[in-house]
Order: sequence, then structure tokens, then C-alpha cells
Amino acid sequence: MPLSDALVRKLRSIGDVSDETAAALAELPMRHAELARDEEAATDGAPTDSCCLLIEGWMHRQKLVADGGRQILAFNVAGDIPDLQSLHLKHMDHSLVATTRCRVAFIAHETMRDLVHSRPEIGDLLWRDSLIDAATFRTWILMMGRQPAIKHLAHLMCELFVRSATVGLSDGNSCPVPLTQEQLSDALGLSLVHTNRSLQELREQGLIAFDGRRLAILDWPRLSDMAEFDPTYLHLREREDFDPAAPLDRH
Amino acid sequence: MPLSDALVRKLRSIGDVSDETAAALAELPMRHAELARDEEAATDGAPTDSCCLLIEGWMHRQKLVADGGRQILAFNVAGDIPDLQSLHLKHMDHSLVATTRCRVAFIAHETMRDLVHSRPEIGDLLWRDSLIDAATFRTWILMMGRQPAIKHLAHLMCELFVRSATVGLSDGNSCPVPLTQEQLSDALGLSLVHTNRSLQELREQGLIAFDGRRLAILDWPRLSDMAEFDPTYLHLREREDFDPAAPLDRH
DNA sequence: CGCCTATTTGATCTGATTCAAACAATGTGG
DNA sequence: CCACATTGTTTGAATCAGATCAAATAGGCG
Repeated sequence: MPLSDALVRKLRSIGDVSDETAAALAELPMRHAELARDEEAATDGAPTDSCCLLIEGWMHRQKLVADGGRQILAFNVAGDIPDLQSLHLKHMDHSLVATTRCRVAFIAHETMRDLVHSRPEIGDLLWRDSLIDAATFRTWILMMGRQPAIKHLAHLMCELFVRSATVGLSDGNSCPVPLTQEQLSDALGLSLVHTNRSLQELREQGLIAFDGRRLAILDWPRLSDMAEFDPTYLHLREREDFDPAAPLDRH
Repeated sequence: MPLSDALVRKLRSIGDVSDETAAALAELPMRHAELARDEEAATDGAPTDSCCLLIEGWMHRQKLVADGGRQILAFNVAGDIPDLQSLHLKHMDHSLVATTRCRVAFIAHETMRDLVHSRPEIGDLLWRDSLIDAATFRTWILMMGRQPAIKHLAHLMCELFVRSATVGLSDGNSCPVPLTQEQLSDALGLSLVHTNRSLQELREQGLIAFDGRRLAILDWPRLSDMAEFDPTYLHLREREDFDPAAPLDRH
């Protein structure tokens, strides 16, 4: 499959992309690369001149504090452009890191700018994508500030599964989630020990199965209920109430 | 002063706005309104058809959880368009509320869309503004997840002061911060009691003065140091290290 | 096998919450 | 202009969710 397929699939999950525009995306000049686990694609504080399109594998964004603590801000899957914001913010305010070994393609800002100006349709859609990014941050803030650990963890699992399923990365009720418990902790703002115990609680309640590679949703109604998961914030292209059992619209 | 002055000042704090574009902004058709304290300008889950430009007073964005808890996601001051995201996300994923009584102007999405398409310069700048919004959320996530209450509070005070100063709302080392301790708590994700004690600690250390109306920065170096405040995330128009004592570039 | 990374368990501690009440400030109507 | 109601702040005491410390166990992999 063409390398930009992941991108088109992603964009079609949040809006309309004409075949013509999809073809234009496939033609974009980009520099392909493979990143090792923990390799940085962009560094906090550094200037940037291109955006990183994630083609395969997982990435995450993170910030560090003085005492050595790390906060993970988001996880990204194939089709995402995790540092799209760099198009208009020339300096990184966080780092972009390969969670797993992954394949990426760097697209020069100049190329991106020409694209969004010559095709307002795609410009608006990318803007929309960056706004959904922000909506996701808002939801994380809510979970961090006003929910206990177990609900927060349940919510993250819901998010990761829905986002994966939406771009065709799920298989029935399960999807890849290649995260260590330490990475989960740093995303949730919890200690490793407490994250471990919260995970065990979700398992004991029969809500999920998770082994550091794959996540399986065992009881979506109870899991999403416990998490107070409302997918509105993902602003997916009109699809009523999300049901992971339902066949996905795969284009 | 023309009502769009606050907007132009805000946009000039993050990028270049030609006088011609500023004139175009002043001509935009908008519906003016006055909001009472706690009045909602946009409601979580509801569809939208206009953006809200804040002209005078403070607003904030919030989400609620089932047990009645509230999380404040951001505070907004004059010149901000707090629900700019609604331009491309048709349903609100949070509410926009008047923190104080305030003056606003609603600009129809149609008007906004024509503007950004006819003047890519302003479109890019608004996109940039929404990206700075997201960068602010990222920083909040970091503070919530990996910093203790007192540092988080100190950081919020730094942010509110810098953002106010940047758009000319500060007076020397102080600026209006019309927030109750309950609102601060809901922004920090802390209890009212703990917020109160953290505030007292900042006061006792001689870092700030705050009475629910105004915030005075008494020792910027020590305050910003304790908060690990790095204004990079605000992506202000090139101005080196922020120094609240320095005269502001007022255009 | 043996090393390294990741997960799990146990015990203890603490930052922050909750509950409860006093106190201060602000505003309102008589 | 005072009395009273309401909202916001402060204090104290008890409790708890989650952190920290320490060590054991389990997987992967060269």
C-alpha cells in the first residue's frame, strides 16, 4: 500500500478527503526514515523545519521536569502527524519520541505550507486535526484533575482503543498497545506501583486484558461507563455512539 | 477605542498583523453582548455557529464529571477567542463560561471562514493561536501530572501574569486576576482547602500578593524559579527572556 | 545460562482530601 | 446606614489515595 495511506485513512476518520486530494497527498515530497525505540524526532526547545508523519509504530510526546520526572502528553499511531503544530510554532515546547521502533516520513514545512494554501480543503482538515489534538489534551486535564487513578486509566484505554479502531488498527475487540507500565504511569501522572495496581483492578473486574503489547476490551459497556468515556472530544466523522463490536467503515 | 483593538493587540502579541489586516478585522460584522457572571457562552455538547471574542472581563472553559466535580481548562482575557476551535469542531467538548461579568462579540463561523480563506495571513495567525492554546494545555498536563500543588499554583500565577502583561493588561508588577480560590482549585485540580494553604505559602514566602481581584508579583525570579516557568510554551512574538519589569512593546 | 528490563508484591509514609466550623467580606433590602 | 444573608476565606482535625522505598519474581534475548 502507498505510504500515505495511513494519513488518508486518518484524515478520512475526521473529515472528507476527495480522491483528488488523496492523490495530491500521495505525491507530496517527503523524507522517509526509521526510528529506533526512544529516538527523538523532535526535541523540546529546538527549532523545527518539517513535520513528522507516523507511518508505522507508535510515538509519544513528552515534557520533563527538573527533578527528572517525565510527563507523557499524548500517544500517536499510524497516520498521525504528531508535531503538526510545528508548522506554525517554530520551536518545540515538548519532545516527540519513538515509543516503539517506527517508520516515519518528514515533510518540509515549506511543502506543508504550499499544500494548505493551494488546497484550503486540506488546510482546514489539518487545522481540524490540530484542534482535535487540543480537545484530547483538555480531556486529559479533566481526567488528571478530577478523576481517581482507576477511572483515568480506564479512560486512557478507551481512548487508545477507539482511536486505533477508527483508523483500522483494531482487530475485533483488541488492538496493539505497545506500552510499558512505566510509560502508562508517565502518561497518567501516577507512580509505577499505583499504575500496576490499577491495571490489576481493571483486569480483576474483567474489563480489559493487557500484556504490554496488545489491549483487549473485555466489557466495553462497563469499561466506558466506569471511565465516563464520551468520545465527543475525538470529533470523529459522524458515527453515532461508538460500538467497538460494530464493523468499521474501512473505505 | 475600537472594539477589535483587544483582538489586534492579542494577535500582535503572537505574530505580525499588517495595518490593512487590522482594518479588515475592525470591519468584521459581529454581534455584541454582555454576559453576567457564570453565564455560559457555549455549552458542552451543544452545536455552535459562531465564535466568541472576549472584549472585556474574564472567561474560562470547563468540563464537569458525574460526581459534580468541575475542571477548569483555561482562563481567557480580553482579546482572546476562547472557542476559536468551534470553527472546525461543530460540537463543544466543554463549556465556555463568563468568569466575571464581561463584554463579548460573537462572530459567525461563516464570517470567520470567509476571513481566513480570503486572508491566509490571518488564517495562519488564528491557526497559530489555536496551537498556542494546545501548547498551554500541554503545560497544564505537565504541571498536574508531575508537580506538587505549590509549584503548580506558582506556575499558574506566572502564566496569568505573563499573558496579561503581554496584551497590556498589567500595571507594573500587578494585573487583574478576578478569581475565587474555588475557581483556582478547579483549575489546579486541587481541593479548596489545599489551594488556600498553598496560596498562604506563596504569600508567606513573599512571592506574590493576591486578594481575589489583583495579583501582584513580588519576586519574579524566585516565583518563576519555583514554578520552573519557561514561557516558551506561550510562543510569544520574539521577545527574549521575559522580564515583567521591562517596558512592554505596545505597538 | 545469565543479564537486563519489566512486572508484581509488601510495608510505610505523605501530600492532599474531606469534614466541620469559624471568620471575614460583600452586598441587599428595609 | 444598619441588620442580615450570602459568598468567600481561613483554621483545625481526621482520613485516604497515591507516593515512596525495598525487594522478589518473571520475561526476553544475546
